[in-house]
Amino acid sequence: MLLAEAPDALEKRVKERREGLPELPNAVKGEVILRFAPNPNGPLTIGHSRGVIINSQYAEMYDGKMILRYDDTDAKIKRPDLKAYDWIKEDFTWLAGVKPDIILEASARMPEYMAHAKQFIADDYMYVCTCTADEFKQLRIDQQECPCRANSALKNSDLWNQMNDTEGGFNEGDAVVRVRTGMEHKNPALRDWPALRIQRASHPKVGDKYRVWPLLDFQSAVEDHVQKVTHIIRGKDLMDSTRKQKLLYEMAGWNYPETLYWGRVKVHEFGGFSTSQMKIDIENGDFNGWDDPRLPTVRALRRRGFSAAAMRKFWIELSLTQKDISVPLATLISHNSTEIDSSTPRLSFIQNPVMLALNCAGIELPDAIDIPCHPLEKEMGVRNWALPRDSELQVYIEKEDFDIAIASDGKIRLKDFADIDVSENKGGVVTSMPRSDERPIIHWLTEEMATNHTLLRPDEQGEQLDEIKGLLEKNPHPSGTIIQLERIGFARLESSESEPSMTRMIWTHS
RNA sequence: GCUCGCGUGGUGUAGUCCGGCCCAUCAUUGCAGGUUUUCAUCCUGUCUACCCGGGUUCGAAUCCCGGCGCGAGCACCA
Repeated sequence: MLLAEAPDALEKRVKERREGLPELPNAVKGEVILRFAPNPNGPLTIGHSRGVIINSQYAEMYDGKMILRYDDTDAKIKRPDLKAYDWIKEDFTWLAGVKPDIILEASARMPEYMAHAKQFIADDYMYVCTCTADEFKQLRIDQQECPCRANSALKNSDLWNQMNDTEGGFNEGDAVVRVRTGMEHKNPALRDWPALRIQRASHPKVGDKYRVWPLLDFQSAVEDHVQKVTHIIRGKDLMDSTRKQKLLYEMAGWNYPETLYWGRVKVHEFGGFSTSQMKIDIENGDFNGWDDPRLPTVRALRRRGFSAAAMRKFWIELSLTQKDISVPLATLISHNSTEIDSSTPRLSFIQNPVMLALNCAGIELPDAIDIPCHPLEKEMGVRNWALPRDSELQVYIEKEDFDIAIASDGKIRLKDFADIDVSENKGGVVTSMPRSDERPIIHWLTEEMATNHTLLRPDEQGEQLDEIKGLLEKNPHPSGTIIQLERIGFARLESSESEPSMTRMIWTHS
């Protein structure tokens, strides 16, 4: 009886809510090899961060290996930026929390690709085509074979040598190598797709060493096989790439990796994340650099005080689906708040300061007050504010709060300190240290604790970068510390490298 | 034009393979309230969804057919 019911019980369990990422198909623990293959034409964007995080998360789940591969085989249209190689490695490591297991540069792997190309041509899997792009486009539409297709493997090997030879008579655009997949495929994208072409632009890494360069589908197909990649996770725009590459794998007798896809992602506040476009905008002076807080780059987010842990939670929650999605930044912000709230020390920041001269003759004030650095995390200690011995206390409050005070009979409470009554002439009197009524509570600063600071904050549309001047509480936190400004929101302390004394904050979020 | 993929609340997401435990999960957002000497954190409540139309079935988010919508590929870019 019990045995008969057991299968039922098992099926129920399957229906329970899945936690985290879905299982990888045919994954064997310890044998999974994944790769993340960006074009090094700029630092990583939020879009790339999905690739880094999902892949590295799977690598962790299955005790697998993670390859970071620079797909730098186009020195002309998507010209590699030498600095980007380091930026990407840095961004990757920050996001994943670990370094990639293997780092590869396609440009450094050229001998491998060229050897395979040569062999595939000799095996008659690929042929040299001298049609123009337009001619072939028409042939593809008409499902007609081009004349070059009839050439023998021997002839093609000869043409291949000519393509690679400076004196060979072939120039950029004169000849490409195609994979002999067949012109009868009903999917036009698969018909004798191009694998390698001539490109004369000098490559930032290897100079003029090569004339012929592989295209993504070929380079990636060969490299994934050589590296024994078991799972490829890529955008669904690359679905036909998978199909193209599978045809080549079939000819070569190789096993194609398991492939999973994700859809397009947009973040409401940013729209898309085109590296090329950002590069242009930066060069035009529209932005101050790749880490401009308005940009959707990983370094900008990091500079703004977003944590890698929040980014990871964000992408894992979005999971791996083929839907095109558009997410509000609020989702990431929410993850970030929960992630950083308990570890961010509180500080007082006064925008539009108004100085109040408070008479405290009627009250016995202590020499100093201790304010918790964090309302819940007591082990973070206290902030010690000395109070002057005079009968007059000078404090700063925000103009906005001053107006509120005036509007409510001048009765207001300085947080963690005392009730005060203020008057329109900016004078006032300390009436009680303990809270005596329900009057509003505001943040404030003693004159002694105030230092000039600016808060760099992108406007709502992310177009302007506002520089808000104000008074920040003196504090011992080093540059890079993420803090919470009482009643305002999170920010990250930053000192400029050229002027260490010049400190400012970058706005994180409220 | 050909080919491919996707359609669950405002936004994401679970469930879809193997139809009933689904008057549909979880999170986030919005709204309402509570705790709090921050407009933070935390807690409670609440609104809103299976693209449409047929079919199969005792029963469909789930299977079948047709439509519609959105996205992508058909580059000598990645």
